[in-house]
Amino acid sequence: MNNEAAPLNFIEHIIEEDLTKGYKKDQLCFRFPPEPNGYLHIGHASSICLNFGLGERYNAPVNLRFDDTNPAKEEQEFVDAIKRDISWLGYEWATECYASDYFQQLYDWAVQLIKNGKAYVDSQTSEAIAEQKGTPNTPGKPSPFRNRSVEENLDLLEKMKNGETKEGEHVLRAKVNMESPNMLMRDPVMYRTINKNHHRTGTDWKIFPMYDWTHGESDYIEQVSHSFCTLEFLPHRELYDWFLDQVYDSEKLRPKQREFARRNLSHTVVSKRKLAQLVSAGVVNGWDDPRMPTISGLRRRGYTPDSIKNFADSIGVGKRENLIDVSHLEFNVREDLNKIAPRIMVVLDPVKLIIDNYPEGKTEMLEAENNQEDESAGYREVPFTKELLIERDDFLEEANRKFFRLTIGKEVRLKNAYIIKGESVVKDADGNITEIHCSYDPDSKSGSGSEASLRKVKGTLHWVSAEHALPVEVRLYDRLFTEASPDTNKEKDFMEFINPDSLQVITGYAEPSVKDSKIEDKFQFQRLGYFVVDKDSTSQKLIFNRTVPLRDSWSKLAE
RNA sequence: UGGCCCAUGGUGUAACUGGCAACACGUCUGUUUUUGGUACAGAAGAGUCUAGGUUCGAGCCCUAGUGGGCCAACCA
Repeated sequence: MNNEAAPLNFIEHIIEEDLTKGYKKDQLCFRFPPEPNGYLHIGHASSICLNFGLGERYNAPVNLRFDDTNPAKEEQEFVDAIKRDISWLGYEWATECYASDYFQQLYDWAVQLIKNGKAYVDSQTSEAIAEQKGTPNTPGKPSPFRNRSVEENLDLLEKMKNGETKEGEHVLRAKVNMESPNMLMRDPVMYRTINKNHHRTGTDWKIFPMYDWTHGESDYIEQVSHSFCTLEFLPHRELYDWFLDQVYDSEKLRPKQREFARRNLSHTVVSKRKLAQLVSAGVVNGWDDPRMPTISGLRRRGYTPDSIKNFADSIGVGKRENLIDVSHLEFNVREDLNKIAPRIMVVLDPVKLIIDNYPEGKTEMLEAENNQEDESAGYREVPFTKELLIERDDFLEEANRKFFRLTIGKEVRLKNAYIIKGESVVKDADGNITEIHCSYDPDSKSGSGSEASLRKVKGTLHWVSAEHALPVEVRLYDRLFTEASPDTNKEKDFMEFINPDSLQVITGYAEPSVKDSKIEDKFQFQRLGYFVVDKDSTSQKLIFNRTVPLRDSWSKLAE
């Protein structure tokens, strides 16, 4: 009925196995837990698709939980952006949660830990604590404060909480094992004092819980069954379980953490910290710059939610290091846009084409199909006149037989219009072509059904009437980095690999039908690529971002 | 000098409890086409890091080696 034999990924195998070992299907619960300290990127999109995809597959709730335990880095702006991005992708979270909602519960549990002799206040400097922690190769040493009395610990924690102590003066540490081979188990810090305004709790709390103390307990509070995170948290699992042991009530569901490899995309960086660096250094114009691999950047670039979700599904999840080529992402946008984007004609690098035997002053309105992949897309009209604009590289005075475009003496089709034959060129003093003259076959009108119109010619060009052309700004984007993996070079910083030509702004000449386009409208500029109307557009000037060029087997031949 | 994780065509993933390695992207050929796009048909490309072991039989299990990654923030 439901099992389509679609291969399961290892995460799904884990769930299926748990289902056969006692977990009930209605106990399944997942979560996506971003820290609101930056915008979501394509890597998060994979995680979102994984977690929300599981929610859909198992009909289980998926919570959106903001891991907001560090007021020094987090802001409401990011909370809003994250919610916007997830919604745009088309997912609905079951409950909007905040780790900060659990501060009191966490505090109460911390008190309990102290009473059980499982936590203590350390009053050393962070340097001293780091020193005693040892290294991966050498065991740590116990803090001199490790055996403070329960009363003193309770009293100090209370003072920390009330803001009666200074930042950095004391921390609360779990009493685990200073000799553990796992550094995270060497009495990890649970609370530190931060005198900053928190975006939700304001100044109510002076102490803030650390990630490890917060995450698993939050999962437990929400009764999340499976807590999926990236591989770098694998060593945290032991601590996750240890903390859970301290508060776990066997009547309740016990969450489990499992890890998958983060997805790396070629020619970009997938790290909030590095993306923030690109923003603050002014390399890009904000988190939603169309060159950014952020969800909002991809959106502005013209990607669709489906294209991103299909991408995430198709690359799957694994546990090994990976570098996914951007061509994979690009395939997914093209596939989606091909089905839905109306086609229009826009000339990006114009040269004038004059039809010598076409009547002066005449304007014909020709019918053009909006999308041959979608009959319901209908038709539009485009004006045709004696003077047109075509792409410079669609003409060559003389060319070999592999060149399917306009040359002197050869015929080509003008898309949706007539068959023309190259006659002559006019050049300026420097030898640049300023005008191409041609003749047209009046009987060859597209769609007329005449014998002449059915004639096969070697190529078809897009064009626009010079008189009617609408000048538009076109932003041609290219990959942000010249290296496939800019941030894994041992010698050089990733900032050294920034592609200086990642953005080229030009003026294009569009057919007049686009005039009333709205922001985020997507088009295929025929024979060129997919473009989207940018939010910087005004009623005076349309601005298009190039999402991705069409696949181009000619450029390889031409090389 | 430690602990843990990982290792399948160029890239990313599959291969249920061991039974002659599959899918997608990319690449290359053709066909169709008023987009050198799309669609369709087809091809090449790995014998599963290495060496042992268990087994009638191993990509799947075991051991060792090699290679890569992670771990010493009062970040998440």
